[in-house]
Amino acid sequence: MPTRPKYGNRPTMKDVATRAGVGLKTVSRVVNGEPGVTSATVDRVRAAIAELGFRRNDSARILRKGRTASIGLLLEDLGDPFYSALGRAVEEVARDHDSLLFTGSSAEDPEREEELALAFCARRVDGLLVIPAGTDHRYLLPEMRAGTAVVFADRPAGRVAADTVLTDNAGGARTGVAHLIAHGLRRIGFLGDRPQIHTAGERLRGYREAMAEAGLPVADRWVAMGPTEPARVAAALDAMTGGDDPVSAVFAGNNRITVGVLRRLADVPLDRRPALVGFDDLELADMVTPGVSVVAQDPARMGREAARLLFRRLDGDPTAPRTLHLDARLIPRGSGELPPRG
Amino acid sequence: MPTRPKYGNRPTMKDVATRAGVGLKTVSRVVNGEPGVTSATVDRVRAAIAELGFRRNDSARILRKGRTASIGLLLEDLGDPFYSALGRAVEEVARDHDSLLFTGSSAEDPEREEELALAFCARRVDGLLVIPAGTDHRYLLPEMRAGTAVVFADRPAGRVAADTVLTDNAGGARTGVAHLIAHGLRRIGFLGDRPQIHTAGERLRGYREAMAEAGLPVADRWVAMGPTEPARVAAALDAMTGGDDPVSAVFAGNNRITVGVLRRLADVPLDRRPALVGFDDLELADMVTPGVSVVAQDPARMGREAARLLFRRLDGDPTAPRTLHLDARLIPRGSGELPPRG
DNA sequence: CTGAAAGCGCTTACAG
DNA sequence: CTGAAAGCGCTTACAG
Repeated sequence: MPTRPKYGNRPTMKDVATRAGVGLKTVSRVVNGEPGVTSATVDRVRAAIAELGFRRNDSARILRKGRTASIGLLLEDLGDPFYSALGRAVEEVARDHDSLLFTGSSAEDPEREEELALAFCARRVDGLLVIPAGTDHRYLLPEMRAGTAVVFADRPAGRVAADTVLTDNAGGARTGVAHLIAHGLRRIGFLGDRPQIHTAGERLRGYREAMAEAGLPVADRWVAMGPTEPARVAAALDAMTGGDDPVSAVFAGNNRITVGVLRRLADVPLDRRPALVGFDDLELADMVTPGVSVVAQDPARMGREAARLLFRRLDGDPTAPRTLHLDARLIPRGSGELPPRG
Repeated sequence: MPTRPKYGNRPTMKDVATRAGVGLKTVSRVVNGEPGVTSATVDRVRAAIAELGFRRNDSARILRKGRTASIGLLLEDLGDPFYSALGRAVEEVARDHDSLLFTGSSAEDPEREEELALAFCARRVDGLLVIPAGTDHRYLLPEMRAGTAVVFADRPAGRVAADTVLTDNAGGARTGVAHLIAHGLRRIGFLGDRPQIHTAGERLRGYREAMAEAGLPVADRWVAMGPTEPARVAAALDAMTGGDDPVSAVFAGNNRITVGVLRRLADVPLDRRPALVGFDDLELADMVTPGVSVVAQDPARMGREAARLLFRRLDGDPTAPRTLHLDARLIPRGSGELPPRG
């Protein structure tokens, strides 16, 4: 007595073959649209398929064929608008390549990233698109050697050579800070994400470079790196806008932090607010008063380019790994053009 | 000469067995942590696994075991903040149940929904969580009979009995419109999504009910249903706020439409703007002037409840399909409390 | 044009 | 404690 698999009792090709009075291989031919079957036979098989409600088990097919026609997308947080826009773009490209998409959020936890990545590999995804949470991806080397294509996006791969798509984070921050400087602001603070996050460090670097280029000093208390929770951001903002050495402008290191700053400033009269430029765009940034000036990335483009690189590898591209740099674009809307206070 | 599968040449359990000088079944025992293997043997097998870089092929395992430990999530648009928040919650629940998540966007196209849903079924996902684009889901009946669990969210299933999680759309819209009425507004317009979308119809119904309850008339030109593109929304808004029978308040049927309305009103002086309440919350809704009053859904809760229902079915819950109704909550922020214009 | 046999990489059911 | 055989549902390689 054979065990019944747990998923009900689905008809198999064998059942269809029996019902149609043909061989198994003939059913396979019909299901896959292969030539060399009389139309009469095709009809009989099709009828049996319809009667039994047969649907080919792609898991079995995959086991035999090798390619799973699926890729895994590992991002930081599906719920973040930046990453969901990126994910949607990846999905479109996957669809163009008849591939399905596994999605998982690492929640900025390297262990969780590894766990998910290896789970995807165990499912034998053809490729992996990773927004890194960790900084050491050598755990992927055996998978890559075994043929799994891997592309990194948003942050660089750790100790592994692979295609990567990055925004020019330092350059973007430099542009944003230079914009503040051009508007007469000289005492500029930087509010960033945790320093171990690569993009946070790069943006901080861009900030320092812009300040240095303009010959402006940076006081220690003007730089605050840490979690993006509203309370932390508010406290850090208060610290650098208060005291006897207050900043008159702030560069916010990402969308979460910009939102935190905006909330904290909501009750502050316009003429007492620091100028503000944020990294990453926000949905209603142009509707707020004053409009929020930002350095915008293009998450959809990042997703699209990364996915294209991935499928190029799957198509057999043998060239050396490359890194694609995307520009960040300054969008002035008012908050970054406020005059310096007193 | 056997064909090499396309995914490189990964070591199999057989390779590990040969290397460790044990039987295949012993490797399987070690990999799965089954008892009854001497620790010496375990060590030998583990060493062979490490040397070969072996990772179990879960596709093969799945084929034998029946359950795939994966579910499919079909939503309208991964890039929409509402759905990505929902998706993230689904992901969390899936993770709690050691299940991986396939994601796909139907882009409001019933054919694409069906294509994706059936592709997921062909992969033998254990269950399907569907945000319907279409209105007839009988195509899923054979899959459901074969044991695939299906739960619908956000919109009802079409001609199929299944667990469903819905927001009380009519009630939410009624509350929002009643709020406008309570603030003295009587000429209230409704700007909705395309009428064939269930939630759009329900919200329109709630609007009409609130107006009727207050004994207020609804002119035909006060109701505009259609695509959420900014241009369409702007034109529809202009039409109902202009002419000789203009509205003094607008209820916006979803987040896309609210954004369209806000953009159109950006240049209009405050005292000449219609009052506004929108369905769905927006990230910076409280930062705009005036704050955007909304009727907010809880997408994360919707995702969580739907995913829980799904896994309850997978755990064998034999009860009849149920529908869960979630409340929508009014959040007054200013735009819905504007006084009626002259 | 059609089909029987072997095999994809695992697990199941047994036997020792 | 250990392993050989059969089987999951398909495709591949071959033979007729």
